Amino acid sequence: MRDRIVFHIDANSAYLSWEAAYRLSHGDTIDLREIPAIVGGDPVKRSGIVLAKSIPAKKLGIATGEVLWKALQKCPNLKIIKPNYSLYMKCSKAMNEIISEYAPQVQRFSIDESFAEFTGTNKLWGDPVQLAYTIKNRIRDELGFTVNIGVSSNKLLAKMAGELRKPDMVHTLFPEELEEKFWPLPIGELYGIGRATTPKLQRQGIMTIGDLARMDSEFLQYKLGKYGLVIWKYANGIEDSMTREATDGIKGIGNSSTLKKDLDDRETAHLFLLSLTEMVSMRLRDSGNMCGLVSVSIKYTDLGKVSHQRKLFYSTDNTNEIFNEVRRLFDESWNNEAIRHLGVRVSHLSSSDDYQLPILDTEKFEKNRNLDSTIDDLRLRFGKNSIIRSSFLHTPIKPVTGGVGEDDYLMMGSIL
DNA sequence: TCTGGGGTCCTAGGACCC
DNA sequence: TCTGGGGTCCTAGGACCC
Repeated sequence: MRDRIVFHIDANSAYLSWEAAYRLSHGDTIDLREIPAIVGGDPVKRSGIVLAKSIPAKKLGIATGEVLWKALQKCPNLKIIKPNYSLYMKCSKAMNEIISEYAPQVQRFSIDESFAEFTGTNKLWGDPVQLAYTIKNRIRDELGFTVNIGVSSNKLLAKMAGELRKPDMVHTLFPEELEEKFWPLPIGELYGIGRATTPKLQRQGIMTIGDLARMDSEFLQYKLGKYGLVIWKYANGIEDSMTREATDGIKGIGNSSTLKKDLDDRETAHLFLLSLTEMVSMRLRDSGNMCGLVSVSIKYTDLGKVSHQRKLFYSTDNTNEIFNEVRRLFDESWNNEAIRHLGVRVSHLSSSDDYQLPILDTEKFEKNRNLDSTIDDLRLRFGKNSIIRSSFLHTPIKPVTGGVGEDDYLMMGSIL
């Protein structure tokens, strides 16, 4: 018997599989998974990248994150599907409902990945690997898409196990299997090691996860700080974070968007920031939080980035107050060059139950709060464009920007 | 026609206080 | 009189994840 049993469940090519399953169940005869197909953005809006690809598309050299026109060069008759996030949220929910029938504790890690804790369920469900097959097959047969399930004694190893071979597979990666299954993998495949760290480690002669595992941990800590010790532990399969319910722990809320056209006048920038702020503050209120910090980010045409943030004197969830800060932050940081992308983000969240009236201007603040909640209600019931600020009339800027595609934004919280 | 959008965590340096 | 050292808070930016 093992101390701990954790599963990592990961939908294979999630967006594409979900589109395929949905379309087949609605009378389509072509399975998107069997032709060169991708789910991707809109090149006209300059947000055209590959979000998910079929295996035939992968075989033609198409990669996730690649710009659409490049993917089209590799495959001119590539089938391109626009993302439909509300469908994906439903699929994600259905997948997690099946998992929750078995697991006492489920942690949603992203829209298409979850951890499930099975520690102490041996009497109830028997052999964990058999159970993993049961769950995997039920998702496939009942929902029409496949998942990989990784089984191990902590979250890191369960996740790495799930990555081993895809699709539609169950893998274990227990500590006694590290040498055989884990250590031969290239260093860049380790969770936590990305584009910047891979070449750094390679220059030290660390090419595989095993090379990293065998390094002196103090040397790594000296070279890379705290992070050096973390990745050394990962390489040795050491990780002890708990599987926690995802309800708590949101740290910040932000929306950002690339503009259809580069922009160089302050007024339009302000308007765009207002439309982002509308979405961010609506999501903030929906989450039941107030924010104590506001930040603005600017990406210029040459892709140079700046960000500017400021702590507030008191927390707020009011659109106008947040926007006043956003506008100030923008004005302080903009260098008058052409802007490609703008972002608004709030953090230092605290529960709005603890809301306290400011000492001054009590009446004005109460009025603002009531106005916000009325607008939120209308937008939730009738769509986000049902009520808009007059400043957006006769402008090309959409009154509410951020979140998911052109559809009315569906609150994550009310769907997941 | 270069390179989306949503997050989290860590670090470094400056300000400020004692 | 020429300036130590620790602690904390704040901001900017980088790295990573999906």
